[in-house]
Amino acid sequence: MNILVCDDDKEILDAIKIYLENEGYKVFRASNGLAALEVVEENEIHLVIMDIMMPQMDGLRATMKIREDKNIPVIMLSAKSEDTDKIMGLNMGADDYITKPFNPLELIARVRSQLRRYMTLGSMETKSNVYKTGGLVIDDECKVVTVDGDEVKLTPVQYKILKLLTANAGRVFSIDEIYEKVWKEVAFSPENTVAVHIRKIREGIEINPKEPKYLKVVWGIGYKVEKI
Amino acid sequence: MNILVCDDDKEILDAIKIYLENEGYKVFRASNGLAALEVVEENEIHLVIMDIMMPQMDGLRATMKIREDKNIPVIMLSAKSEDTDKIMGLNMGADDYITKPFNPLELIARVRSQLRRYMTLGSMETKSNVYKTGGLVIDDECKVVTVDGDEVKLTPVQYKILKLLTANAGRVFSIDEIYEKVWKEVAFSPENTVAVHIRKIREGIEINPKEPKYLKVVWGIGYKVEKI
DNA sequence: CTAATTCTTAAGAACTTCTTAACAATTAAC
DNA sequence: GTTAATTGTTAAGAAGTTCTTAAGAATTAG
Repeated sequence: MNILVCDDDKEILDAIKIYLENEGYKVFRASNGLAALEVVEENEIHLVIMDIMMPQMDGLRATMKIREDKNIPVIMLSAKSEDTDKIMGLNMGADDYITKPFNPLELIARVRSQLRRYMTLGSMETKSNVYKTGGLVIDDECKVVTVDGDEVKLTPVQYKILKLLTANAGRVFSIDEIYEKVWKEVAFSPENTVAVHIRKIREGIEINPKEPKYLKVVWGIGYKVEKI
Repeated sequence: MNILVCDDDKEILDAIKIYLENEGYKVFRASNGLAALEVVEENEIHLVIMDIMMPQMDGLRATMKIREDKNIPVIMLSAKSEDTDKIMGLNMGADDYITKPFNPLELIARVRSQLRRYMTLGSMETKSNVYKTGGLVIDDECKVVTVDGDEVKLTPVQYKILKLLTANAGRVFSIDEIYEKVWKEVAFSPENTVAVHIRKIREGIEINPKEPKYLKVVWGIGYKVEKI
């Protein structure tokens, strides 16, 4: 499996190369978007890891260019300071993204996950990012949530929380875990933020928020979306 | 969970040790990078907290060395004066970093977060987190207990006790042992707390709590869950 | 058989976690 | 720059859990 890593910081490039090679991947390097396009053109690349901020051609444009004629999974890299929402919005064609400083284990896991997905898809198919449990359906491509066919309007944060829980229906997430996954930073003071969003989500998706059918509390542990 | 703390300042070392031990972690210490490598080599370390500026071998090199053959999360420590951006860039392999002076709560939160990430990434496709004995099944991911297929509602403490006993079905645990493992602190005065919880658990999982099928007493020694 | 020990059980006080609403701060849209 | 929408904070009350106490039952040892 050949992976192209594209970043203008040589140290990061080297670090990622080491991690990936440890896992048995062959690693190609490029230090800007233009160089990346060349490498993709001339080699059989199976996955690209791409920084956003780079000289000459940034990662977003490069990703779009690559996507014009190849169907290769792309994982975006970005500093935490850059607004992740914006990245997600802009992120035309990226399959996943990771914020710096990143956890090498997470990088490996996401690489594996993307490769696995593309293998089974046999390429070219459109991926169906739809999560379902009972009458609750989340279409992640359209960013639309429906309950028994009726569309529910959720705000971005609400949407992310519900998607996390629904994509992993049955699994319980602690409040800290939810906070980390959605806000991408560590929570260390007891705040009520997540609880309030949970309440708002229930208002949207539950017929009777006091007796939730989908979004349930697991006392003393956290919240989960029931697997139905 | 074993944590290695590596810093040349003995006061910081001691302080961190105390915080971590309060949370139930076992703490190893090292005062420079070389010593750290030895400790990692000779013990099963699950996470490393590493200062950057140290004599003999600095934290960055030590982190890279550790990462060459082990997949252990590393949290970097650094004085605020050192440019954090540079650290982020350099941060070859560190999973997270904290600046001195640090907030103990933040330290704990980040440690927990890394261990959690590491666990879920590591177990992504390997262990299943399900414990079974006879008709008793504990799904630790969903925090759900079932007996012959029927869900049983348990409180967090009850759940933790039952999980401890079921994960080690057949083994007998003394009341003090159960107390220490679940509450993560030592028990001195003979209290009745555990016994009361045992009773409640039996009420939940046993058809007839007076003649328990799973959660049995071993007279004069403690309790166990029968291995079936 | 009796006493000592250990285990079981119940009830309620003390405590923690969750829900909810109202308001403040921030961000996006016009 | 004003307005609207979203997000975050606070605080009070509701709901649920844990711990303590105490009394009774079962088991062991002398």
